[in-house]
Amino acid sequence: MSVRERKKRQIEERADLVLDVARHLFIERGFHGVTMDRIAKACEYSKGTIYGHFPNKEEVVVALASRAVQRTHQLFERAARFSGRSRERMCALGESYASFVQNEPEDFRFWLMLRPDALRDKISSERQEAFLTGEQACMSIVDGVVRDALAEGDLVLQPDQTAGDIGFGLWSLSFGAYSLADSNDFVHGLTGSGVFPSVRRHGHALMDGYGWQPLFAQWDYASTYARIEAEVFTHD
Amino acid sequence: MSVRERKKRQIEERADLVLDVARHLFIERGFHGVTMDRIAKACEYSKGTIYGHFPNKEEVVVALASRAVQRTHQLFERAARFSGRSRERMCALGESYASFVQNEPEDFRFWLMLRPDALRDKISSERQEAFLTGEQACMSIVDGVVRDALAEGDLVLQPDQTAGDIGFGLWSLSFGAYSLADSNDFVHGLTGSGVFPSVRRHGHALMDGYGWQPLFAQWDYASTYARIEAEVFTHD
DNA sequence: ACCTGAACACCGTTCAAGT
DNA sequence: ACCTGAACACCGTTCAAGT
Repeated sequence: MSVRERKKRQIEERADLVLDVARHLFIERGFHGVTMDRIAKACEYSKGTIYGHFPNKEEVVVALASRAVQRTHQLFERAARFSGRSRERMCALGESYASFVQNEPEDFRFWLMLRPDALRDKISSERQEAFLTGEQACMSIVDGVVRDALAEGDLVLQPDQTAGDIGFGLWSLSFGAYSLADSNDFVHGLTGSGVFPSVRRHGHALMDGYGWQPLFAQWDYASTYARIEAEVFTHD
Repeated sequence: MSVRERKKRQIEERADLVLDVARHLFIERGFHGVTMDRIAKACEYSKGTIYGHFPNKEEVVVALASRAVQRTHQLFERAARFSGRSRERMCALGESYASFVQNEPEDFRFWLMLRPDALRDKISSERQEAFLTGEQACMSIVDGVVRDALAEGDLVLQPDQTAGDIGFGLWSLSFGAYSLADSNDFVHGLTGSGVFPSVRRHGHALMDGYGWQPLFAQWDYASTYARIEAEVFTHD
């Protein structure tokens, strides 16, 4: 069976090659500027081969978005291992998300490129699932930190509130801010000091609002951010 | 000139008719399920006539999104006249946004349908401007309430923070939450009690976090919401 | 068993001809 | 001056023929 396995691996590698090539083309020319023909040409494969991997153009985008989600998941896993109080770990997650958006903005954009109705209409349920479960995996890391906070007594839920709800709030805030900033240039003017410091501030205001200990004013978060920079973002 | 003016008005009315028809088609069949041909047929005009109004399909969507933005703007204008403390007026804005998303979800979806790169690539700058200035107009109402809060001493900015930044945070939170809820079904499970109560809670946590007076615990916001319901959403 | 690219079908878009 | 719809072009998708 080793021949068959090698073949299988080669095919998977080719799918990755197609994605790499497509990624560059989409970044250069946008969704409308890329044709399946052009992707095939740039890969030096025929259109039929491309269609063997991806039944349509939207699926190429979902696959790229799934990659972006997986990348975020990696970053989150590393950030969640940051040592410190629960709220510091949540800061580390926030910084990871921010660094992803800031350093790999094109990949974040694939996330935004997915038109909601495309998911419903054109995408095979397998690849759709891959994308959505990836998002859920990210959320469950966030959720884990919230649960730690509850367990450690740093956070107390309001009546009617679930643990997942706290994560949802922080996620909405970040995703909404980055998503708006991507399409509305005037946002940069609104924030004064830029979108990333703004999201940090709002994140802390939200956590303060829920009484997540230690409160912003009662802790040296500047040091926390310095530690995050050193421990999470510095590679050996 | 009255003949020319009548003609002009008729043409504008026809553009509105096209939008009404297109709106129904898009709601029924999604972006991909609608062709310019079908729009033309459904309007009982020729394709050429449709193209006279809208140079391409994306522009039809932007026009519908612009309508949605204008509708939001209307709701905001009414809500901003709500009498009470600055934070209560901000609640009224939040409720207006929520009621728009909840009661006219299809129109909110046109807002989400706009692929960021479509704006850049295919849309004439005039119609693009119409959409973006509409968004800005909504934001400037939010901004006005924030400035009132500052003027009335209910809110104090943090160092480095602008008035616009507060509005941006609340907007990001709401937009992000509604946008995520639209595409990710599992969000409804996370929030426990539903997206709208969740956004309300998070909005208050954010405002509490900034110390926007009166704090959630120090005021009877249940009455505020009852008043908003009665005064803002009940038409005579 | 896998790959190719010519051929097809479907729209978005235009414009010569009609009123 | 305005409207029409046949014609065009482009691209997403398929599949018979090739290796």
